[in-house]
Amino acid sequence: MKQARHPEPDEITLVAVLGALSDPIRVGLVRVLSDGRERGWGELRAPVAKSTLSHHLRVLRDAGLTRTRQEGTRCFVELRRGDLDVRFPGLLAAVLDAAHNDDVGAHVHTDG
Amino acid sequence: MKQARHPEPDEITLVAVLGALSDPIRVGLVRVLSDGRERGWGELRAPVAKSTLSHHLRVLRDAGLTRTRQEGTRCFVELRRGDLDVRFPGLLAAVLDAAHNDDVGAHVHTDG
DNA sequence: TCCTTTGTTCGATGTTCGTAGAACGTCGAA
DNA sequence: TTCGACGTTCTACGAACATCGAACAAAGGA
Repeated sequence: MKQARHPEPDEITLVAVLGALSDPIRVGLVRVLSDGRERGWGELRAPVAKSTLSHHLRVLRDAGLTRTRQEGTRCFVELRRGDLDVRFPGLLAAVLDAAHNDDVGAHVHTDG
Repeated sequence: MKQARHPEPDEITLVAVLGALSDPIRVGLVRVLSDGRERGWGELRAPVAKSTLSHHLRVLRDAGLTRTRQEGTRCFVELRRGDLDVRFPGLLAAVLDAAHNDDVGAHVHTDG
C-alpha cells in the first residue's frame, strides 16, 4: 500500500477526466463523493469485486478526479472538486446534474 | 452509403456522450462543429486515415453528438447542440470551454 | 454504359479496458 | 510475533477500441 501519486492540477487533462467518467460505476462513485465529504474505502459499495473497485478508484485518482489519503491501514477518498472547478469550470456540475437526472451509477452507494 | 441511424434525444446517454468525448480527435471534431455551422465530410481534416475518420464520426453520431445528412454522394455533419443542451444542460459548453483553454484536438480543422 | 467521386464497411492488428481471483504488503491488535 | 483487516498489485481473459488499407456501394457525370 505505497503512497499513490496524484496529478497536479495542471497535469489533469480533459480527455482523461471524460474517459474516467465514461463508466457508470465511476460516475456513481463520483456522485457518492459529490457532497464533498470524505469516505472510507471500505464504506463504498459497488456491484463489483474488491479488486475491480480498487481499479476504478485508481482510474479516478490517476485522472485527477479524486484524492486518496491513507491513515494507518485504511484509506479515505474525496472528490477534488476545488481543483476540478478551477481547471474545468462548470464541467463537474454539469456531469453531476446530468447523472442525477438520469440516475447514472445508482447502484453505487455507501454504508456511512 | 446507407442512411445512418441517429438516437432520439431521450436515447442519448451521459456515459456514451462522455465516452465519445474521451478522444482528442473526436473532441477536435466537436470543436470544429461548435460554431453551429454544418460541414461537409470531405472538408474535415484530421491526422488519421479516411476510414478512421469515418469511424470517429460514427462514434459521435451513435452517441448522439452529431447529425449526418446525406445529399447526393456527399455528406454533411452538424453538432446536435440543441438536443444536447436540453438533455445535458451546460455539459457541452463546459467541455468546449475546457477544450478551448487546453487546445484539445487542435490538429483537427477544416478546409472551408 | 463506364468512370469518378465519396464515404462506409470489412478484415487485420495491436492496444486498452473491465472484470475477477489469488497473492501480496502493511499496519494495528492480541 | 502471530494474526486479522485492509487495499493494492499480479495475472489472466474476453470484449471493446483505434488504426490502417483494401474492397465496396451509391450517386453523378462523361
